[in-house]
Amino acid sequence: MSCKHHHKCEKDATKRALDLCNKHGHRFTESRKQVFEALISSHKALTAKELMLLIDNKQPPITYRALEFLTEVGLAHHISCINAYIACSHAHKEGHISEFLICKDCHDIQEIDFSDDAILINKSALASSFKPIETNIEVLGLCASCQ
Amino acid sequence: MSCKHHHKCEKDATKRALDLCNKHGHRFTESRKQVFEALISSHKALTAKELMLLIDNKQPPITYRALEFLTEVGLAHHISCINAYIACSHAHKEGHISEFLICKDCHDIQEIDFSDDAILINKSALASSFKPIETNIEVLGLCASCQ
DNA sequence: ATTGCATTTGTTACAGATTAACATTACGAT
DNA sequence: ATCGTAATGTTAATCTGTAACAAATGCAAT
Repeated sequence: MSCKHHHKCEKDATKRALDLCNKHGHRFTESRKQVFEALISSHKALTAKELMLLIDNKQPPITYRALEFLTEVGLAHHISCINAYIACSHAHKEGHISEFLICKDCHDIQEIDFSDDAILINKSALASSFKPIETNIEVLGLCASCQ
Repeated sequence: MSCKHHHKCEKDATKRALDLCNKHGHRFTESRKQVFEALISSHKALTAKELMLLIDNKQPPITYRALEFLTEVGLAHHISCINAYIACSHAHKEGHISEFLICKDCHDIQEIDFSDDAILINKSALASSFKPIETNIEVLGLCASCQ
C-alpha cells in the first residue's frame, strides 16, 4: 500500500516536480531539489530544522525559501499543528481539500482526499458569508505502529 | 447572534471556567484568569505576544503556562494556522469536533460544531487503524466585514 | 555575443517565539 | 503544624523565522 522505500515513486515525484515548476515558469533548482527529495525520501513530515540537518545547510533562509516555494507550487504541504512539512507526490485539482492523519510520535502522515465531503466544511462558511481561502483538516493521533 | 461586547456572556464564561477548573482539581488563578478574560473579551484570536501586551506581562512563561493550562482544560483553543488562541465559552461533549472559520485579516473566529459530520473525518482513520487524539478543522479566509 | 531584466542564491545579522531549569511561594489535606 | 503538590517568579537559553542587501545565474530580445 504505502510506497515507503520504493525508489521508483521518488523518481516519478521528482519528474513531476520538474514539470510543475516549468508550468509555473520557475526553476527546480538545486536547493529546491534537495529539500524536496529529502521530504520525499523521508516519507514523513519534517521540521525546517530537521531538513537543515538532512541537507547539511547552516543558513536558514535557503531551506525556508525552498519550503515556501515548494508549498506555493503544490509540491509540499505545511502541517501546522506540528509545524512540519511533507512532500506532496500527487496532483491536486482545483478546490481540492486534503485530510491529514498525523502521528504525533513519528510524524508519519497519511494524506486523504476529502474533496467530496468538502461541501460540509463550507456550508457554514457560506451561510455566514465567510470566504474560504484555504482549508486544513489535521487529525493528530497515533499511527498503527506507534500505538 | 454574536455576543460581542455583551458583558453578560463574559461573566458567565468566567463562572464556567471556575467550575471547570474545580472539576479538574485545579485552581483558576490570577494569571490564568487574566489570560482567559483577555481572550474572552477580545472576541477574537490573540497571539501569545498580543496577550502579553494586554495583560502587561513581560515574562513569557506566565502567559504560555496559562495558555497551556486553558487549552488542556478546554477553556481555550489553539488555532495553529495563525498560531493564536481563542477562548472557548461553551462546553464540549466527549468526541466533539469543532470547525473554525478564521479571518486571516482581523483574526475574528467562528467556531462551528462539526460533531455530527465527524464520522467522515474519522472513517479513513479507522480504516487504517490510525487512532485520532485531536482533530482540527481550520478554514482560513476572509470574514464578511474584511472582504 | 551582449545587453538587460527577473529570478535565485549567498551571507550576515537580527527578531520573534517558546521552553528549560530551578528556586520560591501558596494552597489544601491530613 | 507540616507535608506534599500545584503554581509562580526569574533568568537565560534555544528554537524558529525573516530582513536586508550583495552577488550570481539564467533567459530573452536585440
